[in-house]
Amino acid sequence: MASMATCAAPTFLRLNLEAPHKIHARMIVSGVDFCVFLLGQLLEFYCKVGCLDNAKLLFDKMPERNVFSWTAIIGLYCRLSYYEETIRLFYLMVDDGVRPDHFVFPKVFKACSELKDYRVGKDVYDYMLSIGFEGNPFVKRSLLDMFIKCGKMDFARRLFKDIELKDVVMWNIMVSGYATKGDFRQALKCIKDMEIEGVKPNQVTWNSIIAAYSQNGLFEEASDWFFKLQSSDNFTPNVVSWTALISGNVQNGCSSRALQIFKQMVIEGVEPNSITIASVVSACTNLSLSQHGKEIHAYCIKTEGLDLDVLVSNSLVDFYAKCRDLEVARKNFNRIEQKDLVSWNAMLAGYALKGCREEAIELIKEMESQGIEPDIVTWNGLITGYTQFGDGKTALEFFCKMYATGINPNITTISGALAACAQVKDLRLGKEIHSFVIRNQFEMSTGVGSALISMYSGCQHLELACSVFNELTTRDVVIWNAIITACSQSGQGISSLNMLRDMQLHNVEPNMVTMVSALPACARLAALQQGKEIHQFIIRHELDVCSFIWNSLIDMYGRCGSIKAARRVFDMMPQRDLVSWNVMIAGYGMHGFGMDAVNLFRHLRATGLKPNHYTFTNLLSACSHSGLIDEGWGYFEMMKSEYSLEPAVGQYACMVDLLARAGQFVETMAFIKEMPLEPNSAVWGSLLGACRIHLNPELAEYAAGYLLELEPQNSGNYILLANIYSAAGRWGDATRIRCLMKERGVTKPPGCSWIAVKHRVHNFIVGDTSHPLMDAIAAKMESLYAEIKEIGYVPDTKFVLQNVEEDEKEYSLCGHSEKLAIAFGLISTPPGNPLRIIKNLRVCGDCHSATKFISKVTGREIIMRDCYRFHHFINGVCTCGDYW
DNA sequence: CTAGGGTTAG
Repeated sequence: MASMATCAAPTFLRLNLEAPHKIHARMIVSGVDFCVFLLGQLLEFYCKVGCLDNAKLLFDKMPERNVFSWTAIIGLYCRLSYYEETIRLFYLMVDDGVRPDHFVFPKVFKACSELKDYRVGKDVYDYMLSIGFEGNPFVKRSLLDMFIKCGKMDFARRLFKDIELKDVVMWNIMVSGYATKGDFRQALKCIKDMEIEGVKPNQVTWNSIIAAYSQNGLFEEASDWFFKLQSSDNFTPNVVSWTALISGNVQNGCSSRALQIFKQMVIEGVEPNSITIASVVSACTNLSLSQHGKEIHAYCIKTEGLDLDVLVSNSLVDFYAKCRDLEVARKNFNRIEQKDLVSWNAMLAGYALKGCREEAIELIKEMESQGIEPDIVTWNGLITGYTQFGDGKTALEFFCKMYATGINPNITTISGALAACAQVKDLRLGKEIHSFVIRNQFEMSTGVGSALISMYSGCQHLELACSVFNELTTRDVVIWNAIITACSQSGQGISSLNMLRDMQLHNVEPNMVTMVSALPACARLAALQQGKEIHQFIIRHELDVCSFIWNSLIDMYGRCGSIKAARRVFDMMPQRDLVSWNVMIAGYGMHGFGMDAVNLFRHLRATGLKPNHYTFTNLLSACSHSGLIDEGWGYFEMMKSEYSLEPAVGQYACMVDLLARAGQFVETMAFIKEMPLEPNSAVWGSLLGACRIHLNPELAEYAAGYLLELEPQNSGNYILLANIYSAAGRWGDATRIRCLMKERGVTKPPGCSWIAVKHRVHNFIVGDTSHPLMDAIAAKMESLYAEIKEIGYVPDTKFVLQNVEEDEKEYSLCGHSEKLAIAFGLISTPPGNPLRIIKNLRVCGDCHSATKFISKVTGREIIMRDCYRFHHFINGVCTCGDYW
C-alpha cells in the first residue's frame, strides 16, 4: 500500500482542487471499506508533497485519526515552519487520547527550539517521561538541541551527562552549542573529550567550528581553521564549509566580502547549493546590487531544482521586493509550491514597502484561508514596511490590528510602531507606547532606547530624545547612531558631528548606520574634513558600501565643494543607480558647471536608464545656473516627447528661473501665463530672484504680490523685495515692506556663516562679536579692507537695509557673517589652503564683491556655498560669473 | 524522524 501514494501521485495532483469529502464519497460509492486507512494514505501523500490546504481539509474531515495521521500533519506544519501550530496540534493529539510515538516528539522539540520556548519543551519532555518513554537516540538528540537553542545549556549538559551511549551526533550538538554562543574554549575541550572517549570528530564537527567563528564575526579565526584543517584526514572543505564562511559574513554586515568568498568558492570548483545561493542573493539585496542579483537568478533558472527551492525562492522574493519590482517578486512567490511563513512574510513586506494596501490585505486573507495565522514577523514586516514606504498611518493601523489579535508586541514591533509615530508626528501615541514599554517592563534595551530617541526627535522634541539618551546607562553603537541621526535630522548638524566625536572618545566603533546619518550631516555643514575621514574609515574597515552610501558620498563631496572628488566616487562605484546620476548632475548644477551636467546627462541617456522628474529638475536647474538657455528649452521638450514625463510645477519653476535669470522677462511672463498648472511659490520666487539680479522693481512687485500671499511667513521674500526697493533707491517702499513684515510677525533669521577648521565648526552670526578670537578677526578685517580698497573694491552699500549714514552702512557691512568667517579662516589656516564657507541665506552682493578681491590679495581659493549654489572665488573672479 | 551551512521584521 505504501507504493500506492507514489503510483497514484499524478491522479491525486489533478484531484487537488476537489474537496476531500468528494474523494471520500467516491470511496464509499465504490464500496471500499478501508476508507480510514485510505484517507490516512491520502493525508500522508498530501503531507509528503506539502499540500497544506488539502492536507488540512482532509484532516479536519477525517472521521477517525490515528497516530500516523497526527504525526503526518504535525510534521508538515513543522517542516513549513509553522511552529505554534505544530505545538498546538501536538496538545490536541494528546487531548484526543492518542499516544504519541518516537516520530512525533522530535518535531515538537524542533518547534520549541525554533520558538525558543524551553518551557513548552520541558513540559512535553516531562509528559514523555510520564507515559514511560525514555526516548530513543533521535529523541534525545532533538531534546539536547532544543535546550541548547533555547539557551538552557545547563539542562543540556545534565541530560548529556546521563546519556550512556553518546554518539558522534550528540557530541556534535554539544560542540556546536558551545561554539555558537561563542564559548570556543569549551567547544574545543568538548572535542578533546570526545576523542578521549573514542569518538572521532568528523566533517560536521569541524564545519560547526568554522561556522560558529564565522557567525560570531571572527572571520580570521574561521579562515585560519578552514585552511589549517585541510591537512587533517577528516576534513575537506565542502559546500557547507564554504557556505558557513559566506553566510557568516552576510549576517555580520560584510556582504561584499561574502561575495568575494563566493567567487573563490566557484573558482575552486565547489558547486553552490540552495543554501549558498540564498545567502548570496541576500548579500546582493543588502548591497542593492540589482544586476548581480538578477544574474544569480538566471543561474538558478539554469540549474535544475535551484529555482524551485523554497529557500532560494524566498530570498528572491525578498530581493525583488526590495528592488521594488513587485511583479517579478510575485511571480517568484507564486511559483513556490510549499510556501512557508518566510514566503508570505517576504511578499507581504514587499507590498508594504510599496504601499500596496489592497494587495497586502488580499494576501493576508489568502494566507488565513489556508489556515496560516500571520505570526509576529508578518505584522512587523507590515508595520516597518509601510513606515519605510512613508505611510505611517497604515503602519499604525496594522499595529492596532495586531494588538487586537492578542499577539504580544516584541522589540521590533515597538521600534516599528515608534518609527511610524515619528513619521506621522503622533507624539501622543508615541508617549503612550513609551509608557507601555515601562509598564510591561520591557528591558530598556538598545532597540527600544533607539526607537524612543528617534520617535521623540521625529516628533520635533529633540530635548525629550536627549533625555532618553541621557537616562541610558549603557550606550552601544545603536544608541549612539540614534542620537547622531536625531541631531542630524533635527537640523543640529554640529551637535550631530560632536556626538560622533564623543562616541569615538567613548571607544564605540562606528558602523555603516553611523555613516548613513553622519554623511548627510557633513554634506549640510560642508564639513569636508569629517566627510573625508568617514570615507577613509569606510575604506579602512572594508565596510559594506550600499548604493545609498555611495550616493551620500557623491552628495557629500559635491555639497562640501569638492566636485572632483564627487566625480571620482561616481566613477569608481561598482554600480550606478538613477539616484547616483541625479545627485552627480545636481552637484554640477550647484557648482555652476552646466556643461558638465549636460554631458553627464548624455552619458545617462546612453546607458538606457530612464531619467525621472528629479533628473530633469536637476538638469534644468544646472542649465539655469549656467545660463544655458537653448539647452534648457531642449531638455524641457525632451522630457515630454522622449520620456513622456509630464512636467510638474517644479520643472516649470526651473524654466522660469532659466528665462528670468537671463533677463528675458517678456518670454518669462508669457511662459507663466501659458503654463497649464497653477504657478506656485517656486515659480514666483524664481521671478523675484531674477528681478534682484536685473533690478526690476516693477516685476518684483508683481511676483511678490503672489508670493507674500502664498508664503506669508517666509521672511526671505520680504527681504528680497525690500532689497530690490533699496537698490532702486525706493527707500519708502523698502520701509513699508519691513513694516508689513513686522505687522505679520515675520522674523528674519539672522545671517549666519560657518567654517570648519580642524574638526571644529566655527559659527558666525551677523554682527556677532562673541568669538574668542574676535580681536584678531577684527584686526584682520581692517587690514584686508585697506588692501582690497587699494585694488579697486568699493563698498556696495545699496544692500544695507537701514536708511543710515554711508560710513555707518560700511561699518554694518563689515559685520556680515561671511566676512567674519573668511577673516577667521585666513588667520587660522596655513597660507595657500582653500577656505570653505557656508552661509544659511543668499550671499550678500557686497560680500560677493569683497570676496572676489580678497581671493586676489590673499592668493586663496575661497569656496562659498549659500542656500542656492556654490561660488568659487579664484584670483579675483567667481565661477558664477556674478550671475546668481 | 537526528548533528554542520538558512531565506523574512530590526
